[in-house]
Amino acid sequence: MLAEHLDLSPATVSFVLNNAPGRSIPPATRERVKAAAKKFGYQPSLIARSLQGLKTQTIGILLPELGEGYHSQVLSGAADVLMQEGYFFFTAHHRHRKDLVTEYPRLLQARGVDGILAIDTQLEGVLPAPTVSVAGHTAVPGVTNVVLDHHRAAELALGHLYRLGHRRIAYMHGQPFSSDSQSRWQAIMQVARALSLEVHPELIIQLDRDLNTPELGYPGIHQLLLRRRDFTAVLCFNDVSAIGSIRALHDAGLKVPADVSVFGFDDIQAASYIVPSLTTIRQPLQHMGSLAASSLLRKLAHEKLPDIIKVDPELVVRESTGQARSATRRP
Amino acid sequence: MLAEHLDLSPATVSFVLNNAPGRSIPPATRERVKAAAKKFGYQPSLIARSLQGLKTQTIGILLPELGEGYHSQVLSGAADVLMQEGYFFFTAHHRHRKDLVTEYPRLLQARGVDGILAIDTQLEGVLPAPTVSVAGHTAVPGVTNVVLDHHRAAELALGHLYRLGHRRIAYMHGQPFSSDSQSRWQAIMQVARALSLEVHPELIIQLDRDLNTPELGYPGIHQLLLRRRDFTAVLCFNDVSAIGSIRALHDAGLKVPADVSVFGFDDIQAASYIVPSLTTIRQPLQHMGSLAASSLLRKLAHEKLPDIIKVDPELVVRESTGQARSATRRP
DNA sequence: CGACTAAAGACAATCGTTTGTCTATAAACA
DNA sequence: TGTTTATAGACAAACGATTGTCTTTAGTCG
Repeated sequence: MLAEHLDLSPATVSFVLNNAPGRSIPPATRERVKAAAKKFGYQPSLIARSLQGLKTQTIGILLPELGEGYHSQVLSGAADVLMQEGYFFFTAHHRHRKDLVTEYPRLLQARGVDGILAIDTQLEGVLPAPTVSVAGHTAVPGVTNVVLDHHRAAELALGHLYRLGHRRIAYMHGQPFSSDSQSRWQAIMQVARALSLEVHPELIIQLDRDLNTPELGYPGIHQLLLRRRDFTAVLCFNDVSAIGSIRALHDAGLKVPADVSVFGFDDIQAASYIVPSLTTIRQPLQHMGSLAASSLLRKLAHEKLPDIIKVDPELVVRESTGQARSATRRP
Repeated sequence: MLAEHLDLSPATVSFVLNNAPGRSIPPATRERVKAAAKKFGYQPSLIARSLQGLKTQTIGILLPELGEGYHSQVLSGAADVLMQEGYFFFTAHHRHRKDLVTEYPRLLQARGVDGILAIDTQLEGVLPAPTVSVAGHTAVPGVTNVVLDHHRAAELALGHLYRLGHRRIAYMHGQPFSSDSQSRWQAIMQVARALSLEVHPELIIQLDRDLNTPELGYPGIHQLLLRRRDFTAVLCFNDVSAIGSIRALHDAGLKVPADVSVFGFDDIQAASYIVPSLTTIRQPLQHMGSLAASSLLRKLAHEKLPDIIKVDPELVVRESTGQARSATRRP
């Protein structure tokens, strides 16, 4: 390409452009090559380069869904780091479909990715490239996992409600396919016990729908309210379901937080928009993304990494929680 | 790889796996190869394949930002189509930085993309691959542009407010770097004229901050309210700024929509969460994304495409707009 | 039985780089 | 002047597929 125009061998061009060590090239030639490269906007084909088994500066990102919400935030944080470091990345979304989760890593490898970043994805088997996951539930050998410190999150959430005097609290249990569901639940149970807070089975709401709208949380609270109103707070699975819960409470004539406090999880963008704004636990999603990305890059540089990197959540107190009402109406 | 294990030439393997026409391979061998391919999970290297000048089944997507909001929705729609059709894609976000917008197409080409999809990106110059853009403002030769029918959108928005009796309306003019700003504004002016609706310069708010939070809209309305309150509606640049506007109005003691109607644009997810929920124009963002993606794929198949594909907006009436109050308080 | 033909698959060039080895040319030394 | 040694760059072999051409073998026909 460039080589023949300059009447040099492609090898020489390669040496100059890559500043290959141990090669003697006179400055004059160097300049000639560089000038021509700039002039023609020469861009060495990564395709050809990676055929040599070299690094492609390309990462594959596995996530359940593109669009608004949780995953996009993590993606955004990861993307910033990757682009910053001169990496490009594929995003492959699998909607939690097992076959795709299995297939994509292979397809990504065929495209020559140096590493894989998995967000909220139930990985399994052996990955064809160095991998770091975010909020991966299962422990996969060799895969570093960036996770929220769920125990700390539960402490912050329940502690906040406890201090406000709440004793009868309704809980939401996340959908089984959401990888955070189980660990979050376990942490809540642990902390409840530590606080000697009784968890009433009749106040547990099990989510099951695969939704990302407030509709997720509405029916559970709606149903619960038909049966009983003897709780002073709801600890929701996430902000989206919390917003739905507020609606349901509102539609049932209850005021938030005067009658019932609502506690979210995630601190999505809308959490601060709505009225009342949501008290919630912020997962530092962007940070988790960038942390995962930089960890992956370090892994590619053959650094040793721990199996688990825990990230601290943050309590964000807004308007949706308040002092527990003292008089509890019975149904 | 596979070839030597089977004791065949790589050529033969290639023929079988690609079902190459005009080659005679006995069924026995065919099966042998296929079985081995399945057994080893053989995945032909796209890298090597594309070095032949073949298609890579890879698209590069250019957008300003990853994360929540506008662009992610379009991306999501495009991604669905692309993955469906067996394409993978790079996403490159440029934060409207000119140098990156110029550089990325070249870098994407070096990675062998078959085509480029540009979302809300100010393209310029000659693109190194077939390109389709979404909400691209400038017309670039050879680039098909998927855009909202801004005139129709303005008709829906102003028509709605007009029918509710609003005559003194405050307007927001988007930031200069947002590619929709100008065309949206022009359409509004046109439609206002058609409705004989006077646009009062003192009621025009110019946005300038590069924000994606309600803070975008708050200060403009706040300032305006300090000067005058003789308007009955605000036509916001987008939902995010509309949410900020509602806050500002609320903080100033005005009720939405009783005192002032607020009209958004985009129909982001939070538009239906907040109270009052937003009346807005829905851009079929996902649809625009998938339309752009499928158009790009058709372009890659050498179909002729129009320069512009217009997409119809949809009026979503919710709670934030209502009958104009008849008595207009003067400041 | 010999000539022709079709089938089955090997061989080799190619894509655009990288990188190890080798060869000219020129400079330096004895 | 003849020998050594550094320098500048060419040469060629990879990388893993695709694809045009060529060879071998076996079968068919007259």
